[in-house]
Amino acid sequence: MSDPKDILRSILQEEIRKLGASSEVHLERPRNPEHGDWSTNVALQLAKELKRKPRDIAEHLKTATTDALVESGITTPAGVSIAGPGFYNVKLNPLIKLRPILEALERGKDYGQALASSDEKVQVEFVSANPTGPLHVGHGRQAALGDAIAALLESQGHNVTREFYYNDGGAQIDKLTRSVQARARGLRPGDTGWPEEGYAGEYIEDIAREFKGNIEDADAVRRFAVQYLRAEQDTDLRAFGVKFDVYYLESSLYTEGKVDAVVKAWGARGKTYEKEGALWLRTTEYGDDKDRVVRKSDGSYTYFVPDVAYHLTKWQRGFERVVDVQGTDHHSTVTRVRVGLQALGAGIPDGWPDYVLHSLVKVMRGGQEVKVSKRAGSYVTVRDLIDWVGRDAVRFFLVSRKADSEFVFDVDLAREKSDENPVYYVQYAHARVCSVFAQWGGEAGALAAAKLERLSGEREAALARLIAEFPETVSTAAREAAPHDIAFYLRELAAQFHSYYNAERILVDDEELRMARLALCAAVRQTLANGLSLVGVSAPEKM
RNA sequence: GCGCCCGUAGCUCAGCGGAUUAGAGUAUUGGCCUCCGAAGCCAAGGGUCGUGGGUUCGAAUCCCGCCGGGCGCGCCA
Repeated sequence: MSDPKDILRSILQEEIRKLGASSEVHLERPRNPEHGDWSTNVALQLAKELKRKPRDIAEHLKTATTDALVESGITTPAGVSIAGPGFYNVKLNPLIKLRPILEALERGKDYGQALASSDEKVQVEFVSANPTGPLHVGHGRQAALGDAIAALLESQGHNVTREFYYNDGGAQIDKLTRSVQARARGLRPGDTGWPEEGYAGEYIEDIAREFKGNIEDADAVRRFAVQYLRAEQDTDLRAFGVKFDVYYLESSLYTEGKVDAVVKAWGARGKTYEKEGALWLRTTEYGDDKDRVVRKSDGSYTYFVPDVAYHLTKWQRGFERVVDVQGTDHHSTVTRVRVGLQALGAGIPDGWPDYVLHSLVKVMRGGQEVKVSKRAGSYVTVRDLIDWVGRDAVRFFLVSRKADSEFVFDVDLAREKSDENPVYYVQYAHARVCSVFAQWGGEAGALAAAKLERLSGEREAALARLIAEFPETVSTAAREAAPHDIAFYLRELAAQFHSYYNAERILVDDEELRMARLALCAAVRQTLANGLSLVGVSAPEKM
């Protein structure tokens, strides 16, 4: 254990245990630097538990822990102080605070990654668009979120699978097929004979034109259309820099008998019953509002049966943690899937899998909401966004908000190649460091020997502090499946660097100081690059 | 009607397992390039944290009501 925060926490926790109390030590960064580097309100919490004055408890903690803290080398006797109603504040030794700079340099690309690797198999399922049209902005948000969440989980040493599930049969595909056939016969949306709720986008015409077989052969048209749209979605995903490990076909669940098996398993456990010609599942036993139909009176299954069958395969494939990324418009399926799995009695934990639900995206341009895309007809596509603002901006913007908040994508702002654009702001910081190194022209390896104690400025301390926080920021973001933490962190690190850069010269004549500052800059560059990589954005050396 | 989510500066949003003076960006205003990239920096103004109660020594943060917005409540997927 070398992280001063961990040392501090364990020493405090030990003392609290001796007091016979159980409060958890929660350390935080005080906003006000006068309150030191770490602060805890644990004395105020203990006040309730021990029925003593918080200030007295804090004083006791101070006298009881100072020796051990000084012994560990992280602070001095004067570094521990009590303030306000009973806050326990600690000021760390300056050198301790600079250590993360070397750590970032030593670990390089791995800085921010967990030290211990776990073999836990986890899966992130996202996008999962049906092959009935181009990907829309909502899919874009899922792609950006899902890929970043997967990267975050990988950073914690997990064995991550990125999976895309899609329905290659069923009613929607029939509708697609009929739309293509109608187009091929010269019909247009709205004409008499155009299929009800047919797909109206321009891409339908492309498919109809490209199809060379017998248009009356619905099977052939369907296969062609699905293959065509799958290829198109893949092209967009590639342009977006997202790769999947597994594409799972809904149809395979039927052909492999997995859907029937689920229904049979429910039946064997007495969880189903016949009513009004349909088969029902007793989901109310697991807290659902009402029982759900699993087999319609026409003999076909409702959509949620294959959903459950699909999730059962995830469990059987050994994924201990599964994160499904979906739009909030699907949130009713969350309960159904979980309940359906519970009803199988397969030993799946309650509340499995995890869901990240995101609100939909509103695209603004020129002060107006953009609703239509030429190609798709009724919605803005991922391709539109990439064409308008570039891949990096799309990805950064789409992960820069909490998933469950509505998102207004300002195309004009994202197009802006200036200080107004947060993507460029972060990338610019990276390019700036690179530029300094290009001018310096020395050997990066020499930086490991830099005399960091020469970094005595407040801005340097602030940068070192941010660099030190990176690993914890990553692990928290991974645990919470919250990539926006990374976007905010990057913004802050870039801001601190720009501020430093404007205030101090890096390439000074004093060689010791120069090397120390370069070491700091190299750590900043590495951290920026690692963070950008987690959210799928490039870290250019020049721009 | 019921369920879930959201309501923080003009605008877009962080913070929400309670705590020492509510934060960014943008917009507005005023400064900074004979000097490592001004795609940058520094500074100022701007908020009764939707609203009314409650719990607490202490609430943007926890609980309840109300108002406003989103989504969902199919033998559609």
